[in-house]
This record gives sequence, structure tokens and C-alpha cells, in this order.
Amino acid sequence: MKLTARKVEIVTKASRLFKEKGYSAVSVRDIAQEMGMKAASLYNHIESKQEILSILVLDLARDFTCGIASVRESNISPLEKIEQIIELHIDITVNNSEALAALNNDWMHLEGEDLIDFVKMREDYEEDFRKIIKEGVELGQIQPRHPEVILFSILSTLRTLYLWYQKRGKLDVNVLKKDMVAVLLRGIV
Amino acid sequence: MKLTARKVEIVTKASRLFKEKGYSAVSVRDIAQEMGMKAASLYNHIESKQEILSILVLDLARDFTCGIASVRESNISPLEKIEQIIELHIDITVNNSEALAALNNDWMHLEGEDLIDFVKMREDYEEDFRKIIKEGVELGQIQPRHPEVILFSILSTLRTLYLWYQKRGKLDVNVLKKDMVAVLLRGIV
DNA sequence: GTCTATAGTGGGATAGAC
DNA sequence: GTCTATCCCACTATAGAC
Repeated sequence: MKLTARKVEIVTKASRLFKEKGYSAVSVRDIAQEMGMKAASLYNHIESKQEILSILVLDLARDFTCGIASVRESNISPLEKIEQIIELHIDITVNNSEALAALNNDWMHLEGEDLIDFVKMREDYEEDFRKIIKEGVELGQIQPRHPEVILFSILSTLRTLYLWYQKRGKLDVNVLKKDMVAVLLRGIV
Repeated sequence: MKLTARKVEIVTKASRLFKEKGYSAVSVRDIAQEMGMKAASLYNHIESKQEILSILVLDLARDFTCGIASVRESNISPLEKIEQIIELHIDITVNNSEALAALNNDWMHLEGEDLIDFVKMREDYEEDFRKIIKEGVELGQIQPRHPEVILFSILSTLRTLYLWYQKRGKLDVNVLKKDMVAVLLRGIV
């Protein structure tokens, strides 16, 4: 499971291609070309095309899992926890904007244990977030609306951040955090 | 360009498969099997696999284009326009939840004129929305935050609605509209 | 309109020389 | 570690019988 520098480079290059065309439409030959080598040579570094996807998706999923665990266990109010989750997503997006496309759109092409692990991590993540929202509602910090609507309106925005973060001329991360927290928590009116 | 009933059925069945695996990972054989026929027989009804995607994506894109045109030209306040856009997305999502996956994730596999047309429709749509937001800010109806952050936080949520609308046990459409408008406009605090 | 058969292409992956 | 050559398979699409 240890990653050589070369393997990291392959995964990075591949993630850019996956973002553009999706996992299924990218061939091993495409990835090899991006690395400046032939497809056969790639197999000295990786076991299969799927392995690239697994590393990409599961590593990133673990980042989110660790991030929310740290938020969950910290001794702050539900509302502050949600702020930290927003910042967590922004930080991960800024550092992994290519890989997030695969996480969002190509995870279903994982197989076996990897697929099971990923789905479990994603469900656990949503469940942690859901609990924080419900706690906030009970404490009167959050409006008593359908928790599922709150959960997914925030999460949808955070999960697709990668799509426009690059495009829109390098917003300063701290400005972005401030505005996102404001819009997502206090609305626009 | 006229659609036979059979062609509509093919597009509908295909969109369910595209939602599950993505356009590239769905074969013409898969679509044929779903129709209860062999792949070769499909070609009596369609010109190519791409044609299915084009019909799917462009028809739906036109629905959004028509919808926002009607909102744009109606004689109501910017805030009311945004409410109507939210309702437009919910209505389209409820009636086309399968096809929306292809619209969001597979449009890049369009080619030629179809790709150009789609990208233009999407940009025009965003520009219409952006103008409404800016107008709202100028009139003091909307908080003076980065319009791009507002645009994409709302649009991200609306565009990925299809992912969880089905899953979450058939929320009543009117309740959904009410809660979505509340959360997206007035936040959760 | 549906089928079988098949053309033609490109996919993932391996063998073995260098 | 990289290459050429190749295997085998799945893909889109077509031809032609029924």
C-alpha cells in the first residue's frame, strides 16, 4: 500500500484526465501519454487502471473522514462545527480540485471491498453531519426545517465547489470561506 | 428531428443506465437489452449512441432555457424571480430525475454543434441568473456578497437535487419547494 | 423490425527484448 | 524501466437474411 513518488505522479496526472472526460472515457494509453511513456510501461508502476481510481478516491475519502472526526470530537457548538466542515471542504477542494471530480462522479466504478469501503465512509460522513444539524436544531441554533434539506443543500454546494473554484480567477481562500459560511448559514436575504 | 414513441422509450431507458454508470460505461448492448432487443435492432430507431445523448441533454437544456426566459421576462422582483427559478429546478427534477445525471455529468461527450449549443445554453442560463442576483443586490433585496458565491451555492444545490430527491422517500413537492426556498434564501440560522 | 454474423477499432493487460 | 509486439476482448456500427 506504500506509494512511490512515481505512483503519486501517475495518480495526479490521471485525476486531471478523469476530471475532463470521466474515468471510463480515459484509457490507460491516455494516462501513459500524459506520463510521457507507453501504456505497457505504466504497468511497472501500477497493477491496473482500477488501482489508480482506488488510490485517488479512497485517499481523498479518508481525508474527509479524518476531517469530520476531528470536528465531531471537538468541544464547540453545532453551528461552529458546521462552519468548520465548510472550511474543511474548502481546504480539501483548494488542494485537490482535480481528484474531487473522480470522488464525485467516478466512485461507482470502484469494485469489491473498495466500493464497499467508500460507500460506508460516505454514509458515515453524512450521518455525522446529520447529527450535528439535528443537535443544532434541538439547541435552537438552527431553524427547525427538514434536516435532510439542510444537509443536502449545504453538502451539494460543498461537493461541487471544485467545479468552479479554478474557473473563477483564484478567489482568496479566506474570502471564500467567509462568504461561503455567510451564504450557507445566513442565506442571501 | 421528430421523435417516435419508440425513440422516446429508448432515450428514457438509456437515461436510467447513464445515471447509474455514466454515458461512457454504458454500451449500446446494455441499452438494447433494456429494450428487450439486440444491439443491431436499436439502429433501426437511432443513428448512433451519441444521438441518444444529444436528444437527452439538449431537450432538457431547452427546458431550462425556456423556463428561465419566462422568469426573466415576468414582471416581478428579483427575489421572486429567484424563488421561481428554484421552483423551476424542482419541477424539472421531479419529472426528469434520470436524465439530469447525463445533463450534469455527460454533456462533455457531446460533439460538434451539439456541444457548442449546449455550452452556450448553459452559459446563457448562468448569465441570466447572475443578472437577477446583481439586480437584487442593487435593489437591496439581497445581501451584498460576492454574486458568484451566491450564484453557485444556489445553482450547485439545484443541479444536484436529482441525486437525492428519489432516495429520500418521496418528499411532497410543495413541502420541498417551501423548505428549499427557505433554506436557500434565508439560510439555516 | 428483428435477427445473426461480422467488420473494424480501440480497450486493458502481458511477454519478453533491451 | 521502457520499449515493441501481441493477446483477447468489448465496443460501435453495418450487411443482409427473414
